[in-house]
Amino acid sequence: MSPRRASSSPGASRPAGGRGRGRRAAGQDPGPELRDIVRRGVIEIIPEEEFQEALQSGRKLRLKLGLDPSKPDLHIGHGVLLRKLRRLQEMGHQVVLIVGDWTAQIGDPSGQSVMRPMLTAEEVRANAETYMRQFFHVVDRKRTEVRWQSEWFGTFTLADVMRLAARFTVAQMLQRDDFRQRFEAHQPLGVHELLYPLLQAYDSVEIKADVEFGGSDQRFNLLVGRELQQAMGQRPQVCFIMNLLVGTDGVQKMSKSLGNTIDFEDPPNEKYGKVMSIPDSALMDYLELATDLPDEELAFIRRQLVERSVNPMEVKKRLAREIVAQFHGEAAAREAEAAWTKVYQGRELPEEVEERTFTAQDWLEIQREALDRQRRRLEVERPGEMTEEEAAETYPIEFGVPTQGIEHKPTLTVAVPLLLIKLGLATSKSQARRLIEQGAVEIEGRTVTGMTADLRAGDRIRVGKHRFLRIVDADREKTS
RNA sequence: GGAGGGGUGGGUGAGCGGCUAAAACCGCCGGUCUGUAAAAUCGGUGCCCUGACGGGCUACGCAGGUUCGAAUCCUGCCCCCUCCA
Repeated sequence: MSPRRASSSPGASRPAGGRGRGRRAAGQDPGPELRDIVRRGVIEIIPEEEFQEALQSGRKLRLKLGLDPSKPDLHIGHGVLLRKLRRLQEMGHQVVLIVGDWTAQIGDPSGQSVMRPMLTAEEVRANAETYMRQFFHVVDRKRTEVRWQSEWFGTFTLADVMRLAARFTVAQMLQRDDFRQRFEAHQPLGVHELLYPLLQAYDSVEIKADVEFGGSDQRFNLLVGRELQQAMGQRPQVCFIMNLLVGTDGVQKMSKSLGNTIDFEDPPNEKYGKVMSIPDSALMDYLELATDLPDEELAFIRRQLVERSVNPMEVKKRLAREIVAQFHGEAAAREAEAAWTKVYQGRELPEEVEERTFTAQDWLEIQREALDRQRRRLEVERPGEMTEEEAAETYPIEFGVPTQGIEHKPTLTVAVPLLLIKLGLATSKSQARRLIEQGAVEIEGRTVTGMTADLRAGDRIRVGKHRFLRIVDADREKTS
């Protein structure tokens, strides 16, 4: 089908997309556009009629999204929400981003079964910076108001807290699933944690939110906000609850702590590869939530998959292209696809590999380790009988002048375990050794069979299926 | 304040004087096969030395102690949970 333009091109303020989006003024009949907004990826809008009315009232709605800067990176799971906000912005509405700097220091346990650690103010601030930079890859900065929780909680007094807390009962708080489960399972549940939904709710009051967005794990918190606004004489917000995208494991929700994310800032090739690694069972979810392919097309693809008239791999490639293009453009998507195909289907070494610079010192160390090893061996086999020639052979380097040896011997014998550690491809020599024993390590396509191997600057190292690095020489880089 | 239960490797959870670097399951990492993924299958999964055989060092909340020997017994401390008040 027609490869649509990336729908959320980063940065660029984009006028209406190809389908007349954004031109429909609020107040007109709900066309397919609106249906898409209230259906696609949406679990529930509470109450939906109120949302429809609000959209059609012509009012500029204040759309709240709170992000907890407890983890620095946004991933495409967040992207689902952000793209929805973007659509609504294009209809003229206002996004209010709440930086949860205060609650981040409490540690929201949503969906977790244990307490999260509290963060320091500095950590939170640093994370928030990163967050915002990534946030505006998708959401239009010009129609976004950024508010920090500390603006209002910074001056909160104990009396304010008590007043706020007094509006709710413990029983009410225990309606939240994860709270109740932990409570009933007799797992620790901090009193401060019970306050979290209240604080989040108070944000809504403070900024007079019309709609608050969140994943399904946020349902309770959003509802508390609605209640609190009402109790304080405000028009209660609509709760806009979206599906959570599953992670690359295809089972659990996408989440940093589960290590199954596709991050905004993953480079194109990595994004592409991660998408290709999701299980087929998650394909439709991704297409629906993480792309803007029109519904008709989704239906078509779904049918093809069911009928097995298409190889899921091809669909997945399409998905991977879409996702990469959203962040890096069509060209990057095509390149990523070419690279992936070559490496994983053609089983070739990739041309472009992340590079790691080795200093003369690094070279020396991995070489020396190999030579020491050799020498020890000789001594064990023929104690005290090493010839001068052999001795020279095993110590060809002037240790004081490390580069000398390298220049004279472009191909070096090096200790692979240490090499892998230096490259970050293994965390210990034991681990490195195991990888080698299991035949998981290759240098320029040659499987490493021993603990030492020949290496030269510019070689590509592969560990397992997915990890590649190229070694470049620091000195050479400087001179050339 | 009182009574009782418990803290083991990434997780769940066995072990309760030597056979335990610590079962089992999950997770994770590799190999093979599928030339997407999954599934299947085989192997690995504290650190250090070794091509290998093997050897050494740390480890069962913390600190001491009893023993030839302790995750396992004793003492103190810290933390968690339950019930009662």
